[in-house]
Amino acid sequence: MAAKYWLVKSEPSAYSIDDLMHDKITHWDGVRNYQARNYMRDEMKLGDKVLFYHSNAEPIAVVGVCEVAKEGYPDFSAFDPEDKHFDPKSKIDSPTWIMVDIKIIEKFIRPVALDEIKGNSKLQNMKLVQRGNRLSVMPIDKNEFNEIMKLSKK
DNA sequence: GCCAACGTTGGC
DNA sequence: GCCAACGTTGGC
Repeated sequence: MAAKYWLVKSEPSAYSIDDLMHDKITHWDGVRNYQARNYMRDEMKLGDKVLFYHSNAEPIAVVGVCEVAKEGYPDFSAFDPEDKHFDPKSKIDSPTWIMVDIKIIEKFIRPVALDEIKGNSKLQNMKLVQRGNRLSVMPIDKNEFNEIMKLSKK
């Protein structure tokens, strides 16, 4: 099956592209939304490319690209009562929440700002710019992925 | 800090 | 199963 392309959001105050540059690889834990969970559980495959987006940030922008390094497996942060994302409904033998691992490919020299995406006619169909969208993990088209990569090299 | 959008929860 | 209340997201 052809590789898919994704975009994940993070508030840099929680986890930034620089954190990922430092860690090289991380588990994308703490996602507590069923649709995003389903993407990670069912559709994100090893080697899929993932754009890394900073929300609630300055600038609000796509700031780098990563790839899936491990396919969906139980999000252990749901099992830990001390964890901010603890969910007592999620059991070890039937986990509610799933995460993937992503590893850094590159941090963009030139971030691609949300304003720029909104102003680009090729990127109007991205879920990112659609009204009211709150998904933290979303699929994107290959063409959209390529366009953003191109903009990051300008 | 505000608030619109939207997902989840819980009473009925 | 409906829906009001509530919490969260995230741009502005």
